[in-house]
Amino acid sequence: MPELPEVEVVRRGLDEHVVGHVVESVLVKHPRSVRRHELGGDDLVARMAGLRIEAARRRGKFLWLTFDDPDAALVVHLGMSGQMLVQSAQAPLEKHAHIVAGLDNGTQLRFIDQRTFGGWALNRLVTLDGEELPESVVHIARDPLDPRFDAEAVVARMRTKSSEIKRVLLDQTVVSGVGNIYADEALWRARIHGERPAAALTRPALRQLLSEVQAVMGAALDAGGTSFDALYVNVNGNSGYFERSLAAYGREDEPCRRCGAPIRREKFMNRSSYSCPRCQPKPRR
DNA sequence: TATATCTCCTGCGGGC
DNA sequence: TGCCCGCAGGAGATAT
Repeated sequence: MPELPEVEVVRRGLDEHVVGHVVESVLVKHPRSVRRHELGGDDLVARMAGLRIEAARRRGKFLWLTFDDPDAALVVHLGMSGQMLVQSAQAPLEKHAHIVAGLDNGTQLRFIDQRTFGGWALNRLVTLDGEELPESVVHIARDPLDPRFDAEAVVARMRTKSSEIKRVLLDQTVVSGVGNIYADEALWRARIHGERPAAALTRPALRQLLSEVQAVMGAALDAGGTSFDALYVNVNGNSGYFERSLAAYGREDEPCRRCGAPIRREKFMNRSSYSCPRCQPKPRR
């Protein structure tokens, strides 16, 4: 399940393998994968042909390619199961390859997405806070690996929120790039239960939590991302190995790496949350 | 306006 | 063997 470290691994791969090349053709095989492109798949296909890829950029879990056309950027979201693979044009097409872009060096950039939560869309670039962003990304906050990430401003914003802290961590307009896995890992490291109201946490506790978010994402990035199955791979089709280092997520009933208590799983926001019952006591109601 | 919940989707595993 | 159901979860839409 791609979160910020996994998306950054993909961005680096695109930077290495597709930047500088010209898109010669695009084939959309599944219309749902271009549903966020307002003018439809045919328009995306027509506009992308002939564009030279100039850079691969990212904010949070949103990735985009810029071109020699300053008005266009290809925004890519991997959703839950999206992959961007660079393959030889002769390689057999993957079962869930929903978009295929042929490049001028004989390779193909393929968007593969089993659960179709992700997709491609062409966007106009706009300038915000001195930075060029695709229109659909302007509402996304800076992520913790952004050199201009302002932790104090995020702490202040979090303290205005009456919601539970995990819900706030997952709010991409407050801090971007955090998904269910790294939220659970950072909360475990900071010894905070996800149901505690954000506004009730002290500034030092929130600073510590953001610092843990940065640490766990940095470690995951060094390991090439987290992978639980074949759904997450980088542009070469290789999986990351960070799952071996996870302390909470997916470890129900296994001993806490700190105190030995069995990790508990709880339902939260229609998904699962993992935490240590001893290190992360639930807030009193 | 802020917050909470629902919906989209597919493949897998468990239960019957 | 085949069917049904729950689960996984990011983000936009909708409800409160």
